Amino acid sequence: MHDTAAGAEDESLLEAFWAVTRRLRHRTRIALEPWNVSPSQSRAIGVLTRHGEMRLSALAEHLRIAPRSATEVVDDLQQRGLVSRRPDPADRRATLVALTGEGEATATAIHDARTAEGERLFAVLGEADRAELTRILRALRD
Amino acid sequence: MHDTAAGAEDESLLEAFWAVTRRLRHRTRIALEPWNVSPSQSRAIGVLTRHGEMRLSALAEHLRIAPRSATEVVDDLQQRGLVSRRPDPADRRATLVALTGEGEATATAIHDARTAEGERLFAVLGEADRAELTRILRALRD
DNA sequence: GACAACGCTGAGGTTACCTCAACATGAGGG
DNA sequence: CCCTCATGTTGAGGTAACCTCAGCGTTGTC
Repeated sequence: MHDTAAGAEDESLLEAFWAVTRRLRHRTRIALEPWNVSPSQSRAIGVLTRHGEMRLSALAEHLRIAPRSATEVVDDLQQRGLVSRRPDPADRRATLVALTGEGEATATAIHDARTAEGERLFAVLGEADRAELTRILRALRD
Repeated sequence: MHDTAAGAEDESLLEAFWAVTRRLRHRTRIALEPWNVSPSQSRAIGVLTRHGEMRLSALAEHLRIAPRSATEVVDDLQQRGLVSRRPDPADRRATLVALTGEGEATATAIHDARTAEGERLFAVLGEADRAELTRILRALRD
């Protein structure tokens, strides 16, 4: 009985978690529409923001996609002027990818939009609940 | 200053939320591998479990995909023997899609695997934290 | 100096979606 | 009754984001 009750609660917890995730993802997708970047492009921008200039293959690894696919992502971003390629001075086989000025501006804008969307969602919570949630999520993350 | 602190906290809250989501999604994907169903197939099975037999177009609506795409999802599931098509007796243009016995068994198995994966993740929390989290997530969902 | 390993990209395939048009059926008006 | 328009599904063909494989130049090792 106790097990059954706990099971039902967990199921409901899981359901609620997915529901909130869906909601946040949906809102974020809409908030990011103005920049017209695909999810994988925006992830690439995020990686380059956090780690700075890197080889194409390193970017692929961060994005967990094949190097060949990273070529395409970088092609797109370069076409839009958001990233630049240059030969790696240390190894002429490799090319280094970095954000341009415009790319950095876009990265900031996207990050801000994402944060604002989170803020909007979490705004319904009071300070105490927000702290509680943060604490619990950190426990789940680690 | 107070604003800045609140902003930083929220950002971190958002980050923690995405981290937990990623983790749960990753684990769930692995747990579901044995059934070899694509995400959209498993969503279709879920919809049919919750709502029972329905028209192909209704299924498409639930999945938020074009009716033409639902045709393909149903084709696949039918090929695997998990769903059946039959003409709608009330409207000869329409076809009704329903889970077969095997489909229902698979639905249960998938649901159980998903729930178990949630249980494994949330197991690190005590009863009180679990209740807190459920309450807060419900507030965010509504 | 030969040669295996590496980093990138061209060529072509797969998957999961899409739109558009065709087909059969259904519903309402003249 | 028939004509027209709307509806439900599907064939044909397109697109985006991934993939593998092979080829190119470059590197490091023996």
